[in-house]
Amino acid sequence: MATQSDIKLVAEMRTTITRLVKKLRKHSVTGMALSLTERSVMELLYNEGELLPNELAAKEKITTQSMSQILNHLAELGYIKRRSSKDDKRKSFISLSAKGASVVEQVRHEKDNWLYEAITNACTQEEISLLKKALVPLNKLVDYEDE
Amino acid sequence: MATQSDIKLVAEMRTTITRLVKKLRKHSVTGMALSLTERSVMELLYNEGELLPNELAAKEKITTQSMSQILNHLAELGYIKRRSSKDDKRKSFISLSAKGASVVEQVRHEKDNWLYEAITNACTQEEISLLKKALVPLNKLVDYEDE
DNA sequence: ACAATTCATTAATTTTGTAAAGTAAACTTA
DNA sequence: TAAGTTTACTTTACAAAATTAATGAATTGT
Repeated sequence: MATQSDIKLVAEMRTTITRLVKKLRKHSVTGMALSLTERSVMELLYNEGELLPNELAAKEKITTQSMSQILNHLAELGYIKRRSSKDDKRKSFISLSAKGASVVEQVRHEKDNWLYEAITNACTQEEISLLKKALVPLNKLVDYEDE
Repeated sequence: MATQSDIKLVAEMRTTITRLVKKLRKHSVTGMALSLTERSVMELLYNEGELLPNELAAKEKITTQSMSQILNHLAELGYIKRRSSKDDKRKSFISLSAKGASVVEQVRHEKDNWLYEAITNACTQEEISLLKKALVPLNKLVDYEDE
């Protein structure tokens, strides 16, 4: 049933996410000239190894056209490698270069990371573990109705 | 202390929020031609009554210049009223028009609301209450270091 | 009175994405 | 095997949503 409380949750969730992403973008300029999506793509490649532009776009919720541009940019910076498939030459597997991988590692341990500072300073230990748990339903929302 | 788990949380949180906001934007076209931020501004005005462009911008984490554009758009649509202050003529108090208020109410109860569908269909009852609780620390992040 | 500040707006630009069209490879089918 | 279709990705043109810079008008401090 549609409780009043659920309706309020929906409105608040939308507002909070909308505002939070602006905060993230604003504080994302940690030396490197990467957008939030580009940064997310790098981490995805770091974790998963080799992926197709296709698959990257689906995971990041952008079009393949946008992904193409992002990959061009990352290639210019020397952060990724393209390997075209032997059995299907239309496909080009994307993976991080050594340089790209080291950038991911470096950025991860960067101490002047706004989100890290915000989480550890503004939140209690209980709240931090709450955030951790909340990632599960949040990611369900990200993947909802993607068939 | 900086646990490995916290570092992972930070990376995942950034990625999840980045992806989720794209999902929200994509499914936001519910008849009305309002951006996520414009929608958020409307709800803010609905809840708080009268605010200055100044204050609205701070809450939404955008510049006053951006807010100015948003207010122009909302005024064109007839959703807001401007009342210039008696004691300080530079200030213009912003509030919802009757039309604007009814739009907020209407949108709230709209049934083809993607986020509502996603939350109620993809999440269990426990997860929904988890999301509700997680709003507190999430909003702490939104307001962190705003002096 | 006048310099500095504040509040809001307008204008130009940047960022980040989409949509449409293009290219080439790989299937399908007859 | 040749014609037509689909798939995978790229390029180009454009739109949305924000930023920075410049302007104007009202207020405050000295």
